[in-house]
Amino acid sequence: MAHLTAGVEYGIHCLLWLALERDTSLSSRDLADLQGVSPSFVAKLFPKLEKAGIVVASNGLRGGYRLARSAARITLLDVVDAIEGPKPLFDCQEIRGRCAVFDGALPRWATNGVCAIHAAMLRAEQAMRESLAATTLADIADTVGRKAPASFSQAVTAWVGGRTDARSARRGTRGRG
Amino acid sequence: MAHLTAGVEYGIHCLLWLALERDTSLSSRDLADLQGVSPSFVAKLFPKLEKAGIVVASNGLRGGYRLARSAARITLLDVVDAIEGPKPLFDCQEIRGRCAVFDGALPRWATNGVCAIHAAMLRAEQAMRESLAATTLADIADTVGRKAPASFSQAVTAWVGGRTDARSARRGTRGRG
DNA sequence: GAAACACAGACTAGATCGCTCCGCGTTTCA
DNA sequence: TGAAACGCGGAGCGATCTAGTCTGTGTTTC
Repeated sequence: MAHLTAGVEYGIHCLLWLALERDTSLSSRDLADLQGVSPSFVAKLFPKLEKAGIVVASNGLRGGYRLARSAARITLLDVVDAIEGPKPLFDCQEIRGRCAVFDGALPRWATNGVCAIHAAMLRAEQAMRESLAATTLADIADTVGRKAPASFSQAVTAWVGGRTDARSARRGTRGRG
Repeated sequence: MAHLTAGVEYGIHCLLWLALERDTSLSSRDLADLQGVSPSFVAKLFPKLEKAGIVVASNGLRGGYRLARSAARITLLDVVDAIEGPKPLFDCQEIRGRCAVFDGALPRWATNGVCAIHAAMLRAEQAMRESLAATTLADIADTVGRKAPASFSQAVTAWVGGRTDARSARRGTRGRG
């Protein structure tokens, strides 16, 4: 299992759709169906993004989520931290303090400061975090935008609109039937 | 669970002892007991380090492991790769290809090249790997060496020697008894 | 008042991790 | 010569985590 989980992947994909449709609130179910992933799983993701201040939620019928700020000001690190929570790359078990040579009388120098191995792992983690912080949702949206034809954005808007219409139609049918 | 597992931590700690005692073959049991960790678990680590060419093994009584090359030429990345194997930071599920708007007719542009999210994650992983590759076992040994008193190295050698003696004594006792 | 939302919590199947145990072949040495 | 200490491989086991489901509560719209 990878360190950066499927939740992060789904979250970023969803946020890209929100960046594309900034004028509309999209429900977690719409976002899931649009991408062919589990609606109930996506529904568990968004409260985390909301608590992190990445999206804002609106309740009730026609409710859903919007980006809380521009995509250029949301980094991948923001999303990873929101969904994964504090999840260190390396979990130091302070093995240096268990050395049998010390035989119970642990000298101060042995546990003074950060374990050198731990320190190296923290540097590696920091390098990873800085790389994630250097990429924003807007960067990724631009990359995708350069590949997609102009008609794609319209097709997405139409799909979202079609969903709302379909729901209204169902309501109307049942109301009349 | 952290991405870099306990196996990596144990492995690096063990290799540091091998770097300190380059003239002696140390068994996996000695290394484990010296550090107060599970002998059977450490024993599962070393065949991986041996296959990766980091240590050389010698069989039979008085056998054990030595570093295959100088500690200055063994990086943390070498050890991580040896023990973890290929373990990506992020596992791309190609969600971009599932978009409901495509409705089965997946356009070529949609899956052309590497997924932009995946690419960003690969950059982050690469940053982490470069950081790990920049630290050698000798770097860490130096850090520890500056903290430890001169007597420590001798104490370790004595501990290792004491182990061998104790085994001989046991053999002698049982042979005579 | 029903439907579609958000949100929280309990729950489950499956994978992985840390670790143990066993058996086999090799080497040493009394 | 045979027992003990090695390395090595595979089976297995409990704990934890992930991905995903389900149920229930409260809110808003129509």
